Amino acid sequence: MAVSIDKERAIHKAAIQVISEYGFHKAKMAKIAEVAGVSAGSLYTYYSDKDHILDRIFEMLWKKDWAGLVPLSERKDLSPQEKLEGAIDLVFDVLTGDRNLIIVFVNEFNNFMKNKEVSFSLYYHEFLGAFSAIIEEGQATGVFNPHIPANVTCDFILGGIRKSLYGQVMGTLAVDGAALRTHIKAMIRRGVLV
Amino acid sequence: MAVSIDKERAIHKAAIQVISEYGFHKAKMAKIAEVAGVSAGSLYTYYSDKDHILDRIFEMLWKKDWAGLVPLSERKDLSPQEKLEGAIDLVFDVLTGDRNLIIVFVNEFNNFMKNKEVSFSLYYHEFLGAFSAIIEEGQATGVFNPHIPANVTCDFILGGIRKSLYGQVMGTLAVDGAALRTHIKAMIRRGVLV
DNA sequence: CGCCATTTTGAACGGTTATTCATTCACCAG
DNA sequence: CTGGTGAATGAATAACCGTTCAAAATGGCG
Repeated sequence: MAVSIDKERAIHKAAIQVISEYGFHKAKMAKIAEVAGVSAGSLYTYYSDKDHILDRIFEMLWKKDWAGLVPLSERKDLSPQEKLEGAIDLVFDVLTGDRNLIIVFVNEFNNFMKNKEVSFSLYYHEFLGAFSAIIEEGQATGVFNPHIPANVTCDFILGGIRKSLYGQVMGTLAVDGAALRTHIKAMIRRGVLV
Repeated sequence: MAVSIDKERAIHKAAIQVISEYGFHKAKMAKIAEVAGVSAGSLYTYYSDKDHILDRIFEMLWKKDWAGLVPLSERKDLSPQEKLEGAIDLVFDVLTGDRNLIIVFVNEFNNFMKNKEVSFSLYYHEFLGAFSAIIEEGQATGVFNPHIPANVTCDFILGGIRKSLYGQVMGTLAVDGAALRTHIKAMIRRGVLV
């Protein structure tokens, strides 16, 4: 009897759903198993423990879904503005596919990184580095405001996107994903002033 | 023997410290008691349970510290730009006073609001309403971009501030609080483009 | 068809920790 | 000084839930 990749994916998906509903701490292994359609014991065939499940969820995001930012940042055929727009699209594309994933990411990511070794650390920092590099390139070529440190610009943009996306999935914004994306891009480019 | 307001404050402060270090779930009541200089049992003289401690921390923020936004938003002697700047200052002033409070707020607030009645719900929504009102006033008077829904602008700004402040206290930004505030204000007004 | 390796199962286990409460202690009014 | 009220203590409790593991099920292979 061989391990089943389908079962692993079912657990992965069930975990995202259950964690998004209850939060990581209150998400019970038994519930994840139930939603995935396996027994509680089977979780441990595919994951070593509860932390491992969440680690994999984030690893998939950073290592697979968002790793595309590094090559994007290095392209010679795009302007910094185009790269920045591409970066925003990348963030949106990955997250807008799964409402539950947004909730898990927003609520659990910071806490999960706290006082712990995580498997995706390298990819996470590469992503941040690539984002910063785009901003710095834009500053060097005179299209982005050079007075704001690139790090600060990055954090502000990513934090703004994160919270807006969360508001959108929680239903407090009354806009759809596509409209939100357009608004956010406008806000990032030009700010609030007309 | 009367209850001691000093002891309650000591517990409040200790809880912020311990929760910021370990996260709410891993913050032990025994540790909070130890840091506060009281016994574990005494926590229950001042708070009904663990949730109650965190509820009070957030209640203080929204009911006391940030309630000032409502009168600010209603002032007739300030322009929308001045009000927006005042709002940003208010957020910064409250949070920059306590590094641990920033960490608790960023990491625990969303999760704590999930599937639960909280005591500060009213003040929280009044704050958001006042922030939106400032944006809407600016849109009505033609100084703020009217194409972006005020809600979206609010969430984006607050999310951006939150993540930047967190980056600053975590030491990933290499700017001090005052410089960060200036940069954030510039970013909000004009965006990344020069 | 049977054998064996591997997975699946779920009841039982055990570690953790929020909470309780009998007892002790501190304060103050009379 | 003293008695009574109510806070402080911290060891004991009890519930919760992640994890284990012995037994059963599965499925591929010779």
